[in-house]
Amino acid sequence: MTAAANQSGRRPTTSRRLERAGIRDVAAAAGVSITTVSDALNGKGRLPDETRSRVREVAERLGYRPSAAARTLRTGRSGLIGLTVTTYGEEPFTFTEFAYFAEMARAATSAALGRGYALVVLPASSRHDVWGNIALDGTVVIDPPDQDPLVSELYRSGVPVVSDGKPGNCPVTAWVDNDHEAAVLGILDHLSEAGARRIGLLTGTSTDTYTRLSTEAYLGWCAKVGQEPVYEAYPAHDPAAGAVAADRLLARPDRPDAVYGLFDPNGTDLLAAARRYGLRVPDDLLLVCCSESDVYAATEPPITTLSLKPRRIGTTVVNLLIDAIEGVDSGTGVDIARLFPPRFRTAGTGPPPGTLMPTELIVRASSQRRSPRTTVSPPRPPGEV
Amino acid sequence: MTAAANQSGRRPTTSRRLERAGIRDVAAAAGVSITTVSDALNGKGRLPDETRSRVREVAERLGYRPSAAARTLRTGRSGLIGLTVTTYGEEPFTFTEFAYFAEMARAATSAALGRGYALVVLPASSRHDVWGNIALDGTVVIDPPDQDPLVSELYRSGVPVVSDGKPGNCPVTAWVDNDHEAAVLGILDHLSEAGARRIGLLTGTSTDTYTRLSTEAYLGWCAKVGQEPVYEAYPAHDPAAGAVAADRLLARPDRPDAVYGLFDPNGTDLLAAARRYGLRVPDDLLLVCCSESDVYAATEPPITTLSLKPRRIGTTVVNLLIDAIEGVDSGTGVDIARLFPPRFRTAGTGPPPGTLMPTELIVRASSQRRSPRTTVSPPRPPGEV
DNA sequence: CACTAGCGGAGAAACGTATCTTCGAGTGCC
DNA sequence: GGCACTCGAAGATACGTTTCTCCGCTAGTG
Repeated sequence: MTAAANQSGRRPTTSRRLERAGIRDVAAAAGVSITTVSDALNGKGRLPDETRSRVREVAERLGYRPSAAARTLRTGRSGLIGLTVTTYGEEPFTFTEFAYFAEMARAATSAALGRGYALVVLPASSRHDVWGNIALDGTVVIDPPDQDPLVSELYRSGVPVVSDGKPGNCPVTAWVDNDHEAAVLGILDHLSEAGARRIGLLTGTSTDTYTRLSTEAYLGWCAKVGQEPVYEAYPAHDPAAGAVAADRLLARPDRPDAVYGLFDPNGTDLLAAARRYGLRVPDDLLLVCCSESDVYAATEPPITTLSLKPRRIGTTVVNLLIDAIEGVDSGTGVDIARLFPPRFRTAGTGPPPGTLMPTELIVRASSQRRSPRTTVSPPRPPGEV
Repeated sequence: MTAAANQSGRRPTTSRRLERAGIRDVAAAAGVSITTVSDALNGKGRLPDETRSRVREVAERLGYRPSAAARTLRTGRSGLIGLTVTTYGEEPFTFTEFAYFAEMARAATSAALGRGYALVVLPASSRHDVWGNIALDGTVVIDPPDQDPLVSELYRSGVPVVSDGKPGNCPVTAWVDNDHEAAVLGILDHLSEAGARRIGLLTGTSTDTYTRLSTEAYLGWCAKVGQEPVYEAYPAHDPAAGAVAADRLLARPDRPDAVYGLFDPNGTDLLAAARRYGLRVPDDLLLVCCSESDVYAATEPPITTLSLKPRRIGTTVVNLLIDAIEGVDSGTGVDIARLFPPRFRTAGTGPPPGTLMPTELIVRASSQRRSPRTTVSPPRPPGEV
């Protein structure tokens, strides 16, 4: 192969670098043009199979790997999806703090990979140093607070955004959430039927959708049935505060005879607090908490939990986002969709489309007065996927 | 501003697209050249502060965001680090399966973000569809199996690779691991001192470093002290198999009077199995397991755990990787380092540099015969960061 | 035989940035 | 007054693809 075989000849032959083979090298080695190589590898042009396979073979032999950066620059697609993860305080993230986020992120990653996308974990804080340096095709936002500036900016800059959790006051492409109101009402009814007279709530102080909707549903229910609300709120991200709040709740003069805890560790904390006060569960105190952890199947007694089905949510969020990404033909033309980001082609300025996913109440001994108390913990349920 | 102000004039004025402002638009609006804009924003050239601030102001006004793809193509750096996550079977990932991985990934993410990098979650399976489409500056590999083809290919293609877990037989830039042998020996000694006569092991069937080194250390210890090995192995990724294996171990005729379980759920499973066989812990059976979960502080009795300190590991792995990335000047020149990937500039072909991190044994009631048995679970330890 | 269709493929223009090189204008110095 | 030197900034090129446009050729068709 002579130096003249170097297609387009722009590269100076003097300092011919010994780096990774580019598409030009493949073209030269196969004796075809760059166009043909690109078409052959991407299955795009009209080429006889013989040329296709020959080019592919040469590319394989040279160990050719197309440059993702160049492809992204040219096509405008990176195959990357941002996963925004709430960051409490300084460094640490929710991400894996609660089983819900962990499962959700796992399902989202899996769904994205299945469709050829990869997830980039990014902090919800507006550190533009990192955000600005990454070409994202879209973003999944977990439970954005009201008026999230990050979401607003992303949306404004044309990046599709799908949120887990109904967004408070910021525009998104779409959102997915559980029907938190129905879930809470279902639990309260369940506890009432089990004989609860005064149901307490362990809730959080933050303004995310989950906490807000759940608390409002509880207060509404109290107003409806004429019960005085009995609740304690604490910063959910503080692992120590939960135990204190559980203790406070059971120490109140108007002590509830049933409690629903909104957060994962509440079951353990409430159980411990009940022991300290000599309360038997479920005889003196009915217990339910929202959790994805299966440790509550093995506690003494096993605790009834509400599962938000995070896997379903994560999968749905990602699929919705990728649908939006691939629906936008961000290629040629005037592309009005860039100025008025896609709302699934819904005309007008209606609210973004939302999807409500069902929850599941896993009833165990802690919320049943006349349950057959199983001293031996039941066999581990088959790991549902 | 006239159409002629369009610098370089390559863009056809007829279909002047209304898309995001590029560096050219900023240059035109500020009345300077592209070079000046680039230098002003990146703080690179020699410019008076007045020009700098003016350009920055114009860029801000136009909402200019540099294209990450173009920057990556030009500089060769994407700011992206791959996080390889083992995938058992089909879709699901370890990722968050065990608390160890979750904590490790969280710390790694945080450390990367702190240095201006973001993590991309990628499967360990060789699905090139995804891997090839992403420009990575480096990769973190969690516990690669022997002869991992993925690691080999990454390394060969010049991407720095740092592994969590000493790599069996594939070249990496660097690796970080716990001193598993010392940890296991420490536990066995600890159990011996507590009065154990026959110590059993609950181990895994996979070939990862952790399982292998730990099992070998156990067998070596048995040979040294003259105890017949008593162990059961099971596929660690199968949540149901652990309980069965725990049961098998305690059902053996040569039942051990102390057990160390290598995996997170083993403590719960062993405790349940012990109950089924009427064995009291720690009186009839001493128990230790490797876990990062603090649920073992609240079990009945609390269980002694070995912590691998995943946060430290994750932070170290990422810092090592970024050091390697930024140490390589993959810019101009012949760049021999591309052909012989960096080993921290260590001459010759010695083994890649490894770092051993200490573990921590958290001693609780389950491994102490004469412990003051605390019926009431102790207060939750302050969440160590 | 002339004309059209379709096939196989080449050329070159982007994509948007960073950076190397060059270049003019001012300034102090001998 | 010429010369070297620095400052400030512009020009041009390269990064490695994808893709739009176009061209030659062959075979079928009237």
